[in-house]
Amino acid sequence: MAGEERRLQILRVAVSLFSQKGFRGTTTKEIAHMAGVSEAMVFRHFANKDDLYDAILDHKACSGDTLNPEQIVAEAIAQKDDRAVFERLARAALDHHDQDPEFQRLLMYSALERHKLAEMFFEKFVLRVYELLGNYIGLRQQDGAIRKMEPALIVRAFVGMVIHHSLNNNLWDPERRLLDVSNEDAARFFTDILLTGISVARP
Amino acid sequence: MAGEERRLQILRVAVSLFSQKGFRGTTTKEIAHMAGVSEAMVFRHFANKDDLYDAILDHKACSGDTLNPEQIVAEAIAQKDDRAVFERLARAALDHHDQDPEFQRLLMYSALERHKLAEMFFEKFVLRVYELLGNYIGLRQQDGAIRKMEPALIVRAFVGMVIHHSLNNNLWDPERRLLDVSNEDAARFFTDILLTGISVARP
DNA sequence: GTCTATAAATAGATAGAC
DNA sequence: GTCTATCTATTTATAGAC
Repeated sequence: MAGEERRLQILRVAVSLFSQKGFRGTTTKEIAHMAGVSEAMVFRHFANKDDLYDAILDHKACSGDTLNPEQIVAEAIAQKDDRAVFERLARAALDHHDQDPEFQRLLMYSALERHKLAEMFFEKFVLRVYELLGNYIGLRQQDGAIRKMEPALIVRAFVGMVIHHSLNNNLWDPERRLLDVSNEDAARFFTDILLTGISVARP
Repeated sequence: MAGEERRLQILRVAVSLFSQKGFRGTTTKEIAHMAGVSEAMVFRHFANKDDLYDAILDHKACSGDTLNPEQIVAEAIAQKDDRAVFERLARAALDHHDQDPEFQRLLMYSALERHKLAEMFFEKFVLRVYELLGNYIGLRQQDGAIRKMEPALIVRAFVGMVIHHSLNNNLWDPERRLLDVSNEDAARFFTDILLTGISVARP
């Protein structure tokens, strides 16, 4: 197998194992075995085990498989369609995590293990969502459409519903003992709760 | 030091280290060192490293430092004081995690590492909260006070806001870069959003 | 109850042949 | 590019003295 190809393959195996058992819970031997190569091959492509984790960060940071929040809600924001802004973001997040549950586990591990992957995600994604939604909410408050409340707290409430739901689905309760609902329904429901909760004009 | 006393001390050190670095990330040597004893002492009190983790489970299961949801909301439920039901539960959860942030980390690690501590917590606490609040919501729906919606989804939304908030405070964003708000205010805010969002009678 | 010493297994990492 | 063999440090766990 060619150099770059093999490197990427090993990296993917590492992502999978780190997401299942964490960085410290995964051995280089396991990675090698699962990739169908010897340990020496792993260390040929990556200087050491830490470098493997860092390479995951670089790969995730560069590759386009991270959600782009601005893009998802741009149209809805332009039209001041509150429902669409929140519902689309929720739907995108839930679908994304369902489709790539590994990443959510990897992210949780990296936060607990204090790896800079979590920090990167926080900077490159979480902060942006808070800014994006926070600004939009501020705007709608000036319009008189949303009650005067701390925008960041509104974002926290909404993100909380959505992320906690997907964390339940993928980590705590994959058998859906507590609750089994489609992403479409969940996104609509959370949006409904939030908008009714923060709206000025109520029926 | 007497047997039981030492045992408990080692256990507490283990909780602290496991919560910081996870089970696999913690060595028995570290535990011994932090407890100020030799490794042999650790293995005198606990058959092996796994047994140490299991002992934490037993200790947490028996000790009274787990939140008792029924007790917290009993009075408010009897009085059908919706606001108090949710606000008190939120406040108790937020305060509890602030006061014992170790436990939240330990729990997250145990969920990722698929240790039965997480399962126990799910059974003994999460299921009970869903049942307790779900039943109450069903009752209030019959009263015509709450809109007809899936109760479990309402609980999910509320628990999501609260847990995600404390997870942010203690794990993701301890410096409160995104949001700095007292537990009292947060609990009131989340309750307000929820109740306004699900209420039939609106001002 | 506590320690030192040590065994046995596993971890990360390298050397050198092909 | 790939492997086998190997090195060294660490990790879990035990033995036996005090």
